[in-house]
Amino acid sequence: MEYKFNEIEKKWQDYWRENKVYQVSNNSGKPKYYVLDMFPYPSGAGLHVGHPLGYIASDIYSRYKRLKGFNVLHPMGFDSFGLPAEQYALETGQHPATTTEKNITTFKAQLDKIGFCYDWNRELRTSDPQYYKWTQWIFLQLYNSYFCNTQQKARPIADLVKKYETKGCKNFTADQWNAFTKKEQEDILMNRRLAFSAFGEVNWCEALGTVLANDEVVNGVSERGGHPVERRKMRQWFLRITAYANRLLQGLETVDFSDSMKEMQRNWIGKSEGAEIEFNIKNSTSRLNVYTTRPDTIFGVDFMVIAPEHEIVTAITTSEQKEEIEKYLAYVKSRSERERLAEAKTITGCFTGAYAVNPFDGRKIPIWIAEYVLAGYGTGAIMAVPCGDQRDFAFAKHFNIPITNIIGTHFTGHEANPTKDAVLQNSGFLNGLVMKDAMAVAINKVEELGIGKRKVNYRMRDAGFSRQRYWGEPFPITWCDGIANPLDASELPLELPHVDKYSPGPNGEGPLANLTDWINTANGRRETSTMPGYAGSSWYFLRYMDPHNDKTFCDRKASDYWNQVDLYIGGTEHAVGHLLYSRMWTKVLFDLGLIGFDEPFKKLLNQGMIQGSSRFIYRVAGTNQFVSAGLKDNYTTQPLHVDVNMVDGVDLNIEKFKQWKNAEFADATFILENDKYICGTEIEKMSKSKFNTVNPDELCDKYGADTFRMYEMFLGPVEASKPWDTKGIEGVHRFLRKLWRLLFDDLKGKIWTDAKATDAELKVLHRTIKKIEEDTERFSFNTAVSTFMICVNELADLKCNKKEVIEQLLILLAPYAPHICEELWHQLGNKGSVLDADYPTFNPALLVESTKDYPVSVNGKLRTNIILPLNLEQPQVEELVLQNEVVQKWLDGKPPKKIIFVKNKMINVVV
RNA sequence: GCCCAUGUGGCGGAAUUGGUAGACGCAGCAGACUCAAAAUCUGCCGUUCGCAAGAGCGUGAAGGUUCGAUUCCUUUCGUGGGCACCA
Repeated sequence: MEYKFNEIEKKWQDYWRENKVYQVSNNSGKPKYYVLDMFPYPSGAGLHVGHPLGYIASDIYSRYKRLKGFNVLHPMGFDSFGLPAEQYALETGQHPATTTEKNITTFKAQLDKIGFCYDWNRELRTSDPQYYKWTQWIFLQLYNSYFCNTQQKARPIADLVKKYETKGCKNFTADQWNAFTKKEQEDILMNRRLAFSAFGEVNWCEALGTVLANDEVVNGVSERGGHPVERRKMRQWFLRITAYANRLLQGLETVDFSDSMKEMQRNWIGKSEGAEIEFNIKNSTSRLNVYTTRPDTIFGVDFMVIAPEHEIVTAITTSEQKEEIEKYLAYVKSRSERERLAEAKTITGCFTGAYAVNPFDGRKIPIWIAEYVLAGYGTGAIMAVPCGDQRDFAFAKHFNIPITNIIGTHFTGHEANPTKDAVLQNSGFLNGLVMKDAMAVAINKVEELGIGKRKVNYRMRDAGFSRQRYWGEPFPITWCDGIANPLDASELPLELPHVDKYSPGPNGEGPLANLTDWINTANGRRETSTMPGYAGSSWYFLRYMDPHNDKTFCDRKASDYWNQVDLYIGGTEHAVGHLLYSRMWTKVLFDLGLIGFDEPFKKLLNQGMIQGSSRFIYRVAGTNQFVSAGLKDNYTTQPLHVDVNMVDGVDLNIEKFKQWKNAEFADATFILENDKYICGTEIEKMSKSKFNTVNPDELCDKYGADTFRMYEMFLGPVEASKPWDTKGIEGVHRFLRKLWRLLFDDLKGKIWTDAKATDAELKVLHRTIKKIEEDTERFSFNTAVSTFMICVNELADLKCNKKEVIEQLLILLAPYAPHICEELWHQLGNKGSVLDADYPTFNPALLVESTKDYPVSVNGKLRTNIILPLNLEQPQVEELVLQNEVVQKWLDGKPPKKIIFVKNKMINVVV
């Protein structure tokens, strides 16, 4: 009986589906465990071998946990709103809903082929109205909440209104509040809502009539068409994530993410401590407020730099400088934020003609504007200290601004020195203090004089939450006289209306603005922008817990039961965006009492990227002739990507190549080396356009899903990035066939027996149990696969065909290769899924050894091995070692200085 | 520029706490079985010297700590990724 993997895999996938083997209940006496993958965006290109890496890891772990007696939630869904579908619609006229549906069908079929244990009954799609109804609902919760600074948590905005009505606040009394117009009141509340509307800068492209993402802007022009792009203020929705900055920071202490992942989030949040200091401006009533982390350097300030967008600019610019400044402002407007921050080499700036006054020594400080200072960070103004900050130093040198030295010999005049350990000079009342200590002294003085205060600052900005696009969640908001009106929860979902064309609406609005019937309602004009991609993904892990509930987003009972995601697997590309947003949403829902935990993901495992190994051929310039890689240097050539699937290693299959792309290269000729065409190679991102993608379906057809799963794991540690190479897959396939042959012979059929296992066989088994359990627990799936190979090799060497042993092995292997294990499990006469078997228990007694083959080194160099009983103590060991012939040879008659003996490890003789 | 990760045979990788470097697999070589092939099995497989026994070298490089370093420390180079005039 042969190992017919295709039949077996189909059979068990059907069985699992029909018997609902992976359906999970919210009621169970077992402890729960929640394993989640970052759900995919269903792109038109389908799945390539890079996608399933994390899915296989999570699937193995889910099955393992189930075998270990847990009620495991392991769902899958689709992040199905997004730009590519809309872009595709723009090009082909096909509705995003149609193409998305089609793509999801393909994805699901591909996923099912690999044999994942998803509970598809809980599948969700962010673009499904039954799902985004609750995305909109949560948005309304955010809209109707504010961040209470006293309690450091979200509270209903109604609480704030009540306070204003009865007590007022430091800016107005209750009477004043009650006298405000509705619009005035709403404007004040908008400044506190967690989801709020305000003006924000966007990349505006006049020619395309639309807003562009940062990466759609290249060198100041649009990527599509090369049209000019400028910064423009537009009304946008935002999430007040900055209010949660500190809690997001503190929450990192309570979760199990890698240190580098936490570090990335900390850097993004960018907490800094310093001071805000106000400077008077000469001949002006305006004052300039700067934020600095180094108040100790206040006597070293030689100039100020403010953001070109700073509101004070026009007020302080002198008439002589007006023209210059306007020219510079026009230049800055043409620069995307990314460009403004990216080019460190070219220094630009412009003097306003105005001077600030140093409050301590009265010195005149010129005020400049420069693109590297952003309006959105701090106060949008900095005090520049060239002797201590390299960027300020470069700026001063470039514009010939004299530099004051406040750190004596620590400053060379050739570069800035950002030390905090220097003793201050030329620094008035701070003279003689070490900079570190001077900070507090300076801040205290500033506060005493009432010209500034201690300030904690965050680099993170509030998150832009609207997009001028079609394929996203509509906002449940209408506008009337400049006042936003939320829809009532009973009116949800506000369904995304059908459109016939996907081009932008007037005045930079999204496509929805074209639907006059839809936007005009009795309660005002509908919001025409839609929510960004991360809206639906910020809370999806909750919906899986209670996916069909039409009363609430997730019943509190369900979220109390499943609680946090125990293991979350996904790529590092979501390190800051998605993870921070979902952490924030979780905290808000927790604050409002809607769920019982405030961190969504207990443990995060980052899978590495599988890169593609591209193949190149070299066209001789201007011909249809291609030269083999080894000879290409003799010609002028252009490299051309060829499909990796037509290449065996680096050896091009010329016949296949000639038929490629509708026989585009049918007439090509070749310059070969040793009768072969050798391709060039390069490791790149796996992508369709580079022809280096490998389709998992084909590998599953050719070798089976079990082989494919194990090979992906065998490639290396899950967390590591590595290039894909199909070559080694044969080895894993051979392993599974070898396992099969322990029970079945191709000719004789069944060869397994009920005979009792020998000690040697049990030893092999229990060594494997121990190692597999350890490796699976620490997500070391690659070494687990090796362990299985070793085990089967050893059992084959022992000619062990015993049910007693192999049955246990099948349970261990089931998470990794579920189909073959299920088949063999039943062949051995068991009923029910192998996943419901009892996980083998490791028996240490079987592995106890009485002797050890010790490596013996002389002076740290390994010279021989000696087998010694394990119960020997140092003196006996020394005696036996010194008797050894090889050791005596290396001692060469000299007495040993010392003998190091580590029990059960090694022996080292020092001469 | 800053931060993080990483560097081990022809290749993917292993060595979990400082204790036999190269497990396991791929590729390669030699052989068995076969009319032949596939499949399977056996042996070899870091490098240099040597018939061999054995010896020298060897985890990017150079130092250091240690009886002992792929593992810890310092310096340095390469690669990958992330962030970026963030005050």
